[in-house]
Amino acid sequence: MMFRYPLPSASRREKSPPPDPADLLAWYDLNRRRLPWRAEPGQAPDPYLVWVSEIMLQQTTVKAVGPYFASFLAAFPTVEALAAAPVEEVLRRWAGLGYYARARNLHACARAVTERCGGRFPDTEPGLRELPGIGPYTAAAIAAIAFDRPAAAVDGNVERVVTRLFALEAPLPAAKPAIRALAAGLVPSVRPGDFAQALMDLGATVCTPRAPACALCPWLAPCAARADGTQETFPRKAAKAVRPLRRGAAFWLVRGGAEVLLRRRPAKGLLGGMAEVPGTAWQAGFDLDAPPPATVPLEVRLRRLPGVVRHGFTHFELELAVYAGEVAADTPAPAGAWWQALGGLGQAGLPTVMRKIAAHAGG
DNA sequence: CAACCGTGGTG
DNA sequence: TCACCAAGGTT
Repeated sequence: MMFRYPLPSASRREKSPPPDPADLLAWYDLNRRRLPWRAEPGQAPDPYLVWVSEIMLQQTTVKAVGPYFASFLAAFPTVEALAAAPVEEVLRRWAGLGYYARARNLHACARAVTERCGGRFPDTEPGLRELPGIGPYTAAAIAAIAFDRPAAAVDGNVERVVTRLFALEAPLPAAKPAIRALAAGLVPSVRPGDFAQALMDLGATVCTPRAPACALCPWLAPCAARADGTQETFPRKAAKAVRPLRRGAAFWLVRGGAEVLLRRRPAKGLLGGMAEVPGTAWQAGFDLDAPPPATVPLEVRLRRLPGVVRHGFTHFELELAVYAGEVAADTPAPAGAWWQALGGLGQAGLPTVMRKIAAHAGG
């Protein structure tokens, strides 16, 4: 299957013949990855599995998603089951995977699909785009993969492949519209769903960020960056800002030697809706060695544990001093908090920074 | 448009 | 070690 391109000059065409989607599809047929959410050749994909996997895979590696996907599907085998669950249960299953707005939006999306769409996902990009948590990339990916629509699903892999293929000098993120247009021009009318997955597999396994395996690439001949030997310099990007440092204190409050005090964070913002141990705000000017602030929700003598807990978030670094205290077994939990059995802490759904605090305190 | 939003792996 | 990165979306 050949495709037309807008008037390449004769000399340019000799250097770089246009990329042929058929070459990529032939490579895909021999080299496709087998993934738990991906249909086998000839099998119909399940839109629910495609959707859950696409949300989990946002800014997250296939390896990290694997166990979460299995656990999630066991707990919520259908979109109706997910919609019927309380959001706290969904967040608990998501704990440790990060970007928790994805889990809140996933739950809201399940309810929208169940209540507004009769339990069936829209099969077009515009229809999918209206649902919470589904942006331009994910709408195109679901339309292509689950419904075999000729949509251009442009993720980080595709941005890298396309900018190398055309040696696109414009830096991200300003170059996104140009990349999208170039990618859309590649999408074939036959097997568009396989093409979308092939492009991502190529980026993930051959056209990698560092040391791409150009010798194995089905688009070696048409790649403009490879012709120049500059493939590793694409995509061009603006330098990222340094992450500032914030500090705070966390309180590890144990009742009767068997339970620890937890509370739930506000529904939106950082770690929104997740469980946490009580603590101070995280601020740039916080003094780790100052006496603990009077924000402890109980009357208890606190002792500073040696060392600090460090954790990196997307846009700041965090250092926490941990203070431990013990109260009597009949002490009631303050409003909005609860006593969590230390033996069941692993199932409590703590985000990673809170797991680090627990480990630091010996919990 | 730019800031915000997690985490684990990697060279 | 540490900067960069991974199937982005929302505000």
